[in-house]
Parts: sequence; structure tokens; C-alpha cells
Amino acid sequence: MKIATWNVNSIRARLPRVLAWLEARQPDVVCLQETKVVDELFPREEIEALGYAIECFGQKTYNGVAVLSRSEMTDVVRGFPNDPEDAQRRVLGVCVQGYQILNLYVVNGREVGCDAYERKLILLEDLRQMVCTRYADAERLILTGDFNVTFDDRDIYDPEAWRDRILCSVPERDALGRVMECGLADAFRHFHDEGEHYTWWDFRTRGWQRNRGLRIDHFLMSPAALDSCRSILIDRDERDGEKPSDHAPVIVDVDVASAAQ
DNA sequence: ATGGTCGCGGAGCGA
Repeated sequence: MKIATWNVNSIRARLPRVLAWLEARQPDVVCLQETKVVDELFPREEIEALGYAIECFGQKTYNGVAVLSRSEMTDVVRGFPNDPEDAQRRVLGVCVQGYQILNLYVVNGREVGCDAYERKLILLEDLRQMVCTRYADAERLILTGDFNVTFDDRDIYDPEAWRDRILCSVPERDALGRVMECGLADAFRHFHDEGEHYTWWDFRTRGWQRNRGLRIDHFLMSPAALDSCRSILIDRDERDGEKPSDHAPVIVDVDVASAAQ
């Protein structure tokens, strides 16, 4: 079963590319972030025509997450348990083929120390709580999405320039580390040791053209989920060409049968 | 280069 994550930076602006990519890559489950659309206006028909069921949790202009799946989705969870207002649509949980999947769009944080940065740390603490309560007994647990956090220097094109800056600072890395303390592992690093594998390149600095990127989109897996994982790849081709998102998709292949025992 | 470009919505915000 192929599971993908992709920050599309507006599902409506990206729809032609997403449809072509679904046909080419044939993922079974797709976690989308920054859909930037209310659920009533989500472009369902074109995606459903390719055989996908859709769960979405969106808002106007900003944020928004959705999951596309060719298999049945159960245990749908929208938002954080301790955020009843759901002002920021950033988390959507589903269960597919025995995998509990949490699709996340973590607050960017803008700049270390500002209000948005504090909100980022709070969200990560909320996430930690959610994972170790609601998902404490999930054998095959996968957290994926745009975490807006790098793990170490290998994830950064110029580590010295980014030292202690947003997406790379110690407090946000520690907060993400606490989310993972229950036994979650960075699946990409399980398969690849070397640096210079990025998932996001800034539009503003023409980062793609200069390969100035960061690795901030992740698959964090429980031991049983990781045991079943055959491979992980960053689909760099999707960052190129006409009207790309600023993020590339990341795709894992998991063996459903092997994980079930 | 403390710049630059996107998307949304129709100015300015968020990334």
C-alpha cells in the first residue's frame, strides 16, 4: 500500500497537477495539507472519478487538510480534542487497512520567539498529548504531513545560515522529539543516511532553481508500522514544471500483510 | 542581497 503526503499549497490551484500525479503514481492513500478551501468547495468529483474516497477538514484561505483513499476510511478524527473551536484546520486522522494515520499541518511559526512560534510549540504539545492518549494503543501508527521542523543539519541546504532559525531551532525540534518519545521513528532516516534530500524549496528565494531546500515533510512511524515499510521516496519531479507547489510529495510503500501479524 | 514569489481575494496576510 502506497501512502503519500503532499503540501499542495491550495488544492484548487494544484488540481490539474494532483490529478495527473494520482494517475501516474497510483498512491492508495494521500494526505494533503494547505488545501485552503472550505469542505463545501473541495473539488471532490474529479478526484472521486479516479476511485478515491475523500475526507476533508478545511477552512477559507488558510490551512486545511484532507485524506484521499482507495480503501475504506474509518475512525475519522477532525482537529485536536482540546481545541473544540477548530479554528485552525490542521489535523485529520483516519484508519486505513489497519494503519492509524494522522495527517498534520504544523504551524510554520514565522520567526523564533514570536506569537506564531509559541502557537507552534503549543500545537506540538497538543499533538504529543493526542498521540499518547487517543492513539496510545495503535499498533501501526503513522504521523505524516508538513511538520515545518527539520531534524538535523542533513535536512538543511546551508546549516550555518539556518542555525537556530525557524524550522531549525532547538525548542521546536525538542517539541517534535517529545511527540516521538512514545516510539515513533523518522522513516526517511531509517532508509537514507545522507543529506541533501529536501521536501520544500522556498518560492521567494527561487530555492528550487538553486537546490536550496529543507526536509520538513515527514513520515513518523511506530515500530510495527516501520517494520512493514518497504521504501520511502521524495517525488522531486513534482517540484518542477508548470505551477508546482513549493513542496514535493513524499511516498512510502508499506506491506499490509506483513504488518498484520 | 533581511531581497525574492506564490495563493487567496481583491488589500494585505501567511508561507
